[in-house]
Amino acid sequence: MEELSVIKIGYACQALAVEDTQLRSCIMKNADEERLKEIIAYNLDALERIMEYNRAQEITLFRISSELVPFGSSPVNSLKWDLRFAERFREIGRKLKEYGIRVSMHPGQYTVLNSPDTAVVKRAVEDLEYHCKVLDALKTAPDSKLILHVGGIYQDKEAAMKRFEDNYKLLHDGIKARLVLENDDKSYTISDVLELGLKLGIPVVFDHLHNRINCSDPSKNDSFWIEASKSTWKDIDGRQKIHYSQQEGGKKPGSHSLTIETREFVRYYESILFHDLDVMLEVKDKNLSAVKCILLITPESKGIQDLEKEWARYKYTVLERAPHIYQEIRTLLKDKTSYPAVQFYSLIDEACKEPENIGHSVNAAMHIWGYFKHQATEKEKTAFLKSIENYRLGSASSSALKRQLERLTRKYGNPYLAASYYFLLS
DNA sequence: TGACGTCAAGATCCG
DNA sequence: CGGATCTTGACGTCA
Repeated sequence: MEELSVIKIGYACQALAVEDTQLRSCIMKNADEERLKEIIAYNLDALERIMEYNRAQEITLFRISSELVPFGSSPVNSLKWDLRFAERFREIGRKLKEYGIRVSMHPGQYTVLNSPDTAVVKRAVEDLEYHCKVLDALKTAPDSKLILHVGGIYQDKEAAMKRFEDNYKLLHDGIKARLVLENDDKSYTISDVLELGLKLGIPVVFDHLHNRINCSDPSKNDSFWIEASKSTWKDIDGRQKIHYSQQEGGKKPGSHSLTIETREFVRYYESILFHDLDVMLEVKDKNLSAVKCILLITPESKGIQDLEKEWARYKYTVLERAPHIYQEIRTLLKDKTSYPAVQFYSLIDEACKEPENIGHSVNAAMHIWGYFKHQATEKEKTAFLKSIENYRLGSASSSALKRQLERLTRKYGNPYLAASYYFLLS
C-alpha cells in the first residue's frame, strides 16, 4: 500500500505572545554562579511552557534556542548544569516524547569547525559539545539534530572543506550521531554540502532561501535538491528536514521576512508536497507563521473553529490596520461548513501591509481599553486617555500605547487578550 | 576597523 | 522613582 507523504512544520527558538516563555540571559561580567543557576532554572521552566503551547497548537517540530544555558560552552559557566538540572531536563524530555515533538538545535554563524585557527576550532568543538549535552540531557532520540554550517573559505575552498573533514573526524560519537550540515547564504552551496555529507555520512538540510541567494545550479529546482539530499538521511536520523524562509522585500538578500506570505507559501508547498519532510520555518514572527502554515496545509485535521481561534488573536491587529478587512474576515468566517484558510490568511497578510493610520489605531486601542475601563484606577484612566491624546497629536508612538495596554492586560490578568498578537509591536 | 545578525541586558535619560 | 529609550555585548569572517 502506498503511504501518503506528510509535511510537518516547525519554528525556531521563541514562542511569541505566549506568557512567560521569553528566555533570560546575562552579560559575561555578571555571570556568577548564583545568577546563572537562577537563569537556567527559569529558562527550563520557559522551555517547558513553550512545549505545552506547542502541544496545544499541535506543533511537533521545534528548534531549542542556543541561549537556553547562558555561556553553556564557556569557562565563564563552570556549573555542572547538566547534572544539577538533570531531573528538570528529563522531565521536559519526557514531555517531548509524550507530545511527539522533535527538537533540534542550531549553533550560530560563529561556531566554525573548519577554521585554520586552532583556538577557534577548539571553541567550536566546545560549543558543539554544549549543544549536544542539552539534547542528551533531554534524552532525545538520535533524530534530534544539531545543525551546522561548514564555515569559512579562507581563499581556498578545497583546503577549507578538507579541514572540515579532518576536524569532523575528531568529534566524539555523540556529536557525530546528531550533526547535520546545511548550505549557507554565501560560502557553501548545496552541492558543496552534499559532497561533504555523502562522503562523511552526515545528513544534509537543504535551505530554500540560502540556495536562492547562493545558488549552486540555477537549472535545478528545490525538488531536485530535496531528492538529492534524501539519501543522506538514514533511518536512525529520522525524517528528512529542510529549512524554509522567504526574502524580506527591500532588505539585503537573505534577510528573513516578517511573516510567511500565504500565497507564496502555498505555491511552494504544492511544489514539494510529494516529499516526506519536516520543514523548519525561519521567520521573524516565529510560531505565528508556524500556526498559519499548519492551518494552510492540514485541512483534514483542522476546522473552521481553528481559524476562529486564530481570528481571536489577530482581530485587533487587523482592526487597527484595515477596518474594511476586519469586516470582510467576519463575513468570511460566517459559513461554519467552510474552511477558507487561504482566503483568511491572505486577508490578514494584506491588512498587515497597510500603513499605520492614527484614526484606526486609536479605534483599536479604545476597543482594548474597553476590557479595563471599569477596573482601571483613576490614575490609569488619566494616563491612558492622555496617551491617546498624545498619540493623536503625533507626540507619542502607537507602541507606547500598546505597552500601556499590555501592562493592564497583565495586571488584570485577561487571558484572552494575553494571547492576542496585537501587542507584538510592529 | 567595521559590517554582518541577534536581541535582551545594561546604561542612561526623562518626567 | 519608575518607565522609556538608547547602547552594548559576544561570537568569527571578510572586505
